[in-house]
Amino acid sequence: MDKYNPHEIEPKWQKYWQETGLLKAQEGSDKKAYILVMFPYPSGDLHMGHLKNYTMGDVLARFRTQQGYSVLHPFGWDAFGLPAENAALKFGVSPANWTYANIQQSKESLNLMGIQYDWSREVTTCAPEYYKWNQWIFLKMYQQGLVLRKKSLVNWDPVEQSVLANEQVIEGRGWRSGALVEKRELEQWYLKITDYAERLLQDLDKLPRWPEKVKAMQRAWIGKSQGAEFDFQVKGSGAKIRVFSTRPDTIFGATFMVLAPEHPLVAQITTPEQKVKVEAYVQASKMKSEVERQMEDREKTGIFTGAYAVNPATGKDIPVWIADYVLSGYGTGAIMAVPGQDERDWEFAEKFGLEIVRTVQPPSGWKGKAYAEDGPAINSGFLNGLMVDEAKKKIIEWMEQNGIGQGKVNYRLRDWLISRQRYWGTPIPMIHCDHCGIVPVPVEQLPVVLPELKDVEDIRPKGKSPLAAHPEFYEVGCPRCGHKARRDTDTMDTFIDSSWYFMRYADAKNDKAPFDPEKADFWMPVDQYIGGIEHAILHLLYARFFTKFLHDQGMVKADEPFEGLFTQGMVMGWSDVGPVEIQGGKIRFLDDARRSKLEISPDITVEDVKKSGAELRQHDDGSTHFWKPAVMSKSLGNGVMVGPFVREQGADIARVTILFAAPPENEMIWTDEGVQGSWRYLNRVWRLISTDAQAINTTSGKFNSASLNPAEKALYQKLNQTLQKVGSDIEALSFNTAVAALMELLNTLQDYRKDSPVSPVYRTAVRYYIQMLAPFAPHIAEEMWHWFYPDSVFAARWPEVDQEALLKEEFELVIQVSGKVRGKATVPVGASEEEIKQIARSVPNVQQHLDGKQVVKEVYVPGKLLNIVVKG
RNA sequence: GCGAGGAUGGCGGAAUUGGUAGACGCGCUGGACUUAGGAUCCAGUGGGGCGACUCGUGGGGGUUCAAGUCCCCCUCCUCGCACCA
Repeated sequence: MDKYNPHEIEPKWQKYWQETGLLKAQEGSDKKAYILVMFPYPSGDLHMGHLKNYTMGDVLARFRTQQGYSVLHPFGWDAFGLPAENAALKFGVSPANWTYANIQQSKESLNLMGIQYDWSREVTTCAPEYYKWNQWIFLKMYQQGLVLRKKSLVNWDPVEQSVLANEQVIEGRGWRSGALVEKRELEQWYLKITDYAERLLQDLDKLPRWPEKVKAMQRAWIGKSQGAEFDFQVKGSGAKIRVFSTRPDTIFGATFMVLAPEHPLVAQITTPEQKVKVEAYVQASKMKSEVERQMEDREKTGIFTGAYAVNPATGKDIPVWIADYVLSGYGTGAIMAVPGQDERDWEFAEKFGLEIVRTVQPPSGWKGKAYAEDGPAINSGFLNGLMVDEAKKKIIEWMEQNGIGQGKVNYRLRDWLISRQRYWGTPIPMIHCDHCGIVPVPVEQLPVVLPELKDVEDIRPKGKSPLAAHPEFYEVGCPRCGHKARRDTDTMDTFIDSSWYFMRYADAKNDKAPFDPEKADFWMPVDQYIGGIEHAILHLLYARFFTKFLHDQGMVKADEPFEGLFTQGMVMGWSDVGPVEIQGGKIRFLDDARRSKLEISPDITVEDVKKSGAELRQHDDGSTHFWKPAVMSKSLGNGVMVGPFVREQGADIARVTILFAAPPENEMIWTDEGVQGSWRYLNRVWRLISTDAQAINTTSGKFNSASLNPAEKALYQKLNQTLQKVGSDIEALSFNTAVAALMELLNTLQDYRKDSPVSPVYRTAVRYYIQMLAPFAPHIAEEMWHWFYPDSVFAARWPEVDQEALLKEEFELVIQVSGKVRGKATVPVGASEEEIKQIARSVPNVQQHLDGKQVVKEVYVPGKLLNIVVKG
């Protein structure tokens, strides 16, 4: 038999799978598995970092196929978005051409790795056949009152030249551009995701197969808090200040109020004497970005408005201040300040000399300032003596009776701002008519097609939608009155595209509806979703929202899209940080820009290098370079590219390397040594099986498990143990341990063949081995399979574990004396406790340790160990 | 500060219900064989000790016949949130 040559066999079987339609999804089986990886932005050539989750998905899909499931393993492209525009501007090609060229390239990489998708269901979001249904769903939401247009303070990304949703602002910066976000007052389209806040929160509990971490992040983002909303009268004016508080019970301690600088009442209530100062403060806070507001060490600032409000509980006048520690976007944008029970208010009161009244009795010896824990109410009139929960109930009752306010649940979640002032996205199907106002585009006129802009310059962002410069797009007759009207020229947030694509896969070619409910119901929910943690909130929250909406419309039974979620760790590659000079243990980087890009401290010493996981390497030109593992990326140039790698090494080697190197949820570092190990492993498999190919072919696979010799019996047992472990490990996505188990079995097979002939058991072992290897290294498995069987290894059913073979006849008894291992003995499984105790005592080393000592106690764990506890 | 998850050989990492710590791989050491191959095979590989032994899963306590695993306290790391009233 020839040497293992991946380049010969891999293209052959890839072609074979394509032609035979392996993994072409078919509805109908009684068991279904919908395996989905997050579809990517088509970025052209792929590196191993991109391929990790696709490989994982492929393993699962192939495994389920072997088990006889109806498997849906589709792929598509999240093809709208800024990179295409940027590339278009840079290279002067149209976004569409650039995108489709990238898709072609990416597809090749996927095929090279042997990753099998049902390409007949491919989804490309920038195709009108797809985004038509974005518009359709948008209109459906509009009908249901879930779309609203409102003017408010929004996040403006100055680099992207577009607004962003709240979820897309991370630490005050645009999630993609990293630019500091500005606030602008604009009128925009929103989806009322807040209507679903409670369900989005509650239903997280229905998702046991989601990482706790992701659920925790979503809970925090939704940010439910229970409390009350109530009014304070402003003295000498009809105005009321409404506040939200989770601690209405502390109202007797509200000694002042604070409004956010943006609060609409500020101008109205400020007294003439304070006007100049207040206006200056409002102006100053407007100039500050979110980040700046937080960076100032959180030293509280604020200005007295000159106005007073009446505390409805105490009847006292309390001053009204404005301060930027109160956020305009949360609650009512105003608070009652209770310094006695709130640290922030305490700090503010201290700084500005405002009154502090405790209304909850702190424990004796309390040395802190504000006391926010439970305790009996004090200085609180009719609440006195009540614990916090009781007091809350009572005060809310009182507020409701006196018309001051009522109990209220507040969420941090904001409505989803979906307008974007960019070109490469789904046109919003709305028409602005001077006579009729806002008129939705009639469904039968969908899709509103994104016009192809011939001149690349036309798509350059200018602060408003590029489409607004194209009358041929926006000039339209009003569908209602027929008068001249104007299309909305914004496009939709591209996260809309990804909020329902997983249902489109169920029925990707449908031109009558987004999908046929029956087909969606067969496949949905996704059984295993695999993707990056970066979407913990963004995509995953929006997708849950859309699924719930479509569920409510009777279009799909599932009301959660993803039954199981797995967030894979990143793939790191060694990166050359560049040459360094070393002086007295200190390292000086010659390429400082690169050092800072790779986030290395400029003060790093030679001593710290190893601790930080980095290395100093001598290069051939005599220079010393600093190397460190970093997430594979195009910009760092440390990505191991799929094409070149597969040409030099092979797809199965890449797959095994990715899967074995680390648990899939951990980050893994791609190394030459790891690749070498995978090569060795696959080669060993190949040699072992190919050497015996003839003998195996002429041996029957039939045997009676009762009449095996000891060596065969041991082999058969190990085989079944492995079968069980590999199966359960794949289901648990524990691919590294599954591969380890296969390596162990390989060692067993090799050992067996050293002094035993090819036998029926051995043939069976080889058969199972190839089947178990197939999901991980499908090409080599398919090749070897065909040495013995005519059809695809993926058409053969996954073998059943022979439970009887797992039962042992004897086991290794561990003998401890006072908890320490002093000996071992092989004993029959049926041995009685008495027999075991005798056998244990016959072990010389055990005898020695028992000698002259008194046995106090003996603990026998059947099938495992005997612990003889002695004294003296 | 709050929340989630971690800390096991030189490295990546294994270890049902508490029951032989270090599976598997990488690396390393020694050897064999060479049809010099991407070699391969054999032996070894947590620390200390010639050894019997002994110490050992971030640190300190505890429960238990028995603790990486359970309980209490602490340190450090990673990630997320963070003036959210």
